[in-house]
Amino acid sequence: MLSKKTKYALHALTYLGKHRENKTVLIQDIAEEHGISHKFLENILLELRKAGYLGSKKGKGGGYYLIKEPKEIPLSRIIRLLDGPIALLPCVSLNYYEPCDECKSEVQCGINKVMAQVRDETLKILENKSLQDILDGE
Amino acid sequence: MLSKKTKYALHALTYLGKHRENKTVLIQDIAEEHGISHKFLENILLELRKAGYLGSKKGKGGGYYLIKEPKEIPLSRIIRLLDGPIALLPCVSLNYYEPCDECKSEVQCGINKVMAQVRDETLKILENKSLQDILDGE
DNA sequence: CACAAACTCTATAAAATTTATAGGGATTAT
DNA sequence: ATAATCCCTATAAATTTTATAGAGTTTGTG
Repeated sequence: MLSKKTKYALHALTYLGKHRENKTVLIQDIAEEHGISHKFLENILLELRKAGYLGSKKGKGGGYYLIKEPKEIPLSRIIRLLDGPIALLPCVSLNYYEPCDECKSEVQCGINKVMAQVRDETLKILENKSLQDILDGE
Repeated sequence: MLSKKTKYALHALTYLGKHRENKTVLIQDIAEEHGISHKFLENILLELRKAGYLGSKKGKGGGYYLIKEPKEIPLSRIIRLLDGPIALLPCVSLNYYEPCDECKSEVQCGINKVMAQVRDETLKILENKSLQDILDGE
């Protein structure tokens, strides 16, 4: 399951995607719309900005706005950014690899092999769905 | 990512799958083979037995054994049993459904729709991989 | 029959992670 | 100058995961 952080990020991105004509959107507005804690959401938007998805403007009249095309924001990226690995095991993660303690040898581990396949197929799904697909469904 | 519980369950099932000729296998043996805590593994094997994957024999000479064909044990089932939902959001979970607090209406939520698709496609993957596939890779 | 080996079951503790809050700083429009 | 707004880091609270403990129960064996 996705963490609330990621779920909130998706809601925020969706909201921003729906308000691209406005110059900026307040954290407050997104938080209120979805009943999310302002401060918690603030941290999430900050991460999205640092990762290059959002732009922001400080001071009075400031706020956030989307700086990427919705179709250029695949679910895989958002999930990785906020939740970490997409792979089901650390030993098959492309971006967050770590060996598994209880495995003597990865090369002869059937679990490792199957999970690498699962990762590849899962990635295909998540790379092919973007914020645009979410917006299309609203 | 899978919890350690699920990961250990997969290791245990694999071990049991590789020792089907023996009548029973000791918890201890599996725990030692993978450096897992005996007591933690015990709880896991108990769950697997209650769910109908394993049989057990008490007393001296007892232990656990696989009572299903490895190809009849899809990853989806093991993951659901020990980790819970496969869906990325509670609002699209088939087996553990719960509404999302921050969603006003599921029918007009683009996230919900996309995640339902992701769930369907992910399920296809996990239902098609079984313990047999793991055993084949060992 | 006594005993030891093994699983059964439930409760609880420890650790880790996620979720949420807090508050002072920096910037900007008016 | 002031108020609105994002920036940043730290910490607290809640939840979940991981691990441990210990008293049952069953069974093979001498």
